[in-house]
Amino acid sequence: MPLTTLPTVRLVIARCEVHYEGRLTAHLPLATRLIMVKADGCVAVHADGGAYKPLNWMNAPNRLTEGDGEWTVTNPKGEVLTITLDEVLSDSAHELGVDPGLQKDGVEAHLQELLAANCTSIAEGLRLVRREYPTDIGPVDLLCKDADGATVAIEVKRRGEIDGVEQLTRYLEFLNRDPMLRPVRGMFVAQQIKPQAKVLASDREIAWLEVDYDELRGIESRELRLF
Amino acid sequence: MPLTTLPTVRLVIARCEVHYEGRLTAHLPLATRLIMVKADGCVAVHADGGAYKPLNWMNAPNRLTEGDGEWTVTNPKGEVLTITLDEVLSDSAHELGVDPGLQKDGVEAHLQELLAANCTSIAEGLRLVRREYPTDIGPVDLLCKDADGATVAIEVKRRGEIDGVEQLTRYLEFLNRDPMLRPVRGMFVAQQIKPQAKVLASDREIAWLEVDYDELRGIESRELRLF
DNA sequence: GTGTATATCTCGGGG
DNA sequence: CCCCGAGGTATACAC
Repeated sequence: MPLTTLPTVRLVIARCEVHYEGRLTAHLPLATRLIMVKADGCVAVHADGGAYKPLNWMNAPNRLTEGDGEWTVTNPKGEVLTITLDEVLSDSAHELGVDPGLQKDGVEAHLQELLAANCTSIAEGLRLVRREYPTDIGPVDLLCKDADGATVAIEVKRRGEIDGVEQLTRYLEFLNRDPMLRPVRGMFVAQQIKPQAKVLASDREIAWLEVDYDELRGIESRELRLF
Repeated sequence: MPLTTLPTVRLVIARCEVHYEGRLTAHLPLATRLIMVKADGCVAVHADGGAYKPLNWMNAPNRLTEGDGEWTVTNPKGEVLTITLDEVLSDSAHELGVDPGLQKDGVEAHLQELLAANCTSIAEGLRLVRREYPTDIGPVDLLCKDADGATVAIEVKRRGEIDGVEQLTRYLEFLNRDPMLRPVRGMFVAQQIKPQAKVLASDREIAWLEVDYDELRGIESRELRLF
């Protein structure tokens, strides 16, 4: 993009038909919709409802060709989005400038940090060996030793679901092949754990624990105040 | 919504700050962005890039309060989205009408239908017992009997990944607790299967098979022509 | 690039 | 309403 072109979003209101051919086939009959084209080239076709997800779209990188009443958007994977314009009701472009970006707090990484720094809030006498302990099939969130010196592998989730139990089970399978660590038991720690995940965890003799993020932050700040 | 109000999308271009407090905490510093408000009340704040996903949003159902240079969107769960408007550059509304909806073809459900109707394309002599056979931890896509009368549980995926093998493994674990069915073996059927998923399946003595969707449709239409 | 895990996932179906 | 599974998931990150 030449330097003279500022990041711009284009908004088109039009009666249109839309067709997507790619990972699946999808078609939108003729109706009035909003078409949004962003500076990175991505195209999204919105209706007046249905949350933020467009009805149809094509992400960058792609190539947009504007023909006679028909837009064709193709990407390197061979997917094609075709927009047939019946009537354009509005067509405007707006400069937005560069966005400074989103700041987040409260995602899984933060929960993991807090728990790593406060292992004893999980179980008395527990101490951290390593965060993101590597195995052949991926890193274990927290590897710890309990009060008796036995190894404990901990999977941390914001919301504990069945997938997380499977993940921890795979890690345990691999960790227990290591004679230096064996026997390793598992713990599933999350802010909320779904009933089925609790059942599956218990069935596999994996302990589970629901923790409070705000409470953990409270412990953290209280401990910091002591120094 | 009164009948006099047609489905309308409102588009605002504004220099704004955005704050979200809910499932996590997120903040957007002052910059020019697009704010989209749909007829169902959902609000989305877009930058000029980052695919179709907004930087910040609040889905319906919610309540939008417009104050003096500040919008507050709250939902029943207690989440709050605050948009502080520094300068409004554009503010327009467009009637879109009711959308006739998206038509899809080629998703997992279709593949499952085709395979259910053509079990022998999976293995000779295989016949369907039931689609969506229920277990305590969820439904098995296809339950079949093979040529020898033995039970086969089949998991169908568009794209076969490691998760699908885990899912089938769970089902097999539960199905094999049923004396009426035991022994049950598994088959993993997909349009494409990732190498790692093949390895894991083989390791667990689960057979896998890659099938061609278009070819299956061909068989289907050829058989229909016979009647 | 592939593989793996996360997400304010979103969205739809069933109990 | 919650629970669960699928998604054109998208996205970030490690190897």
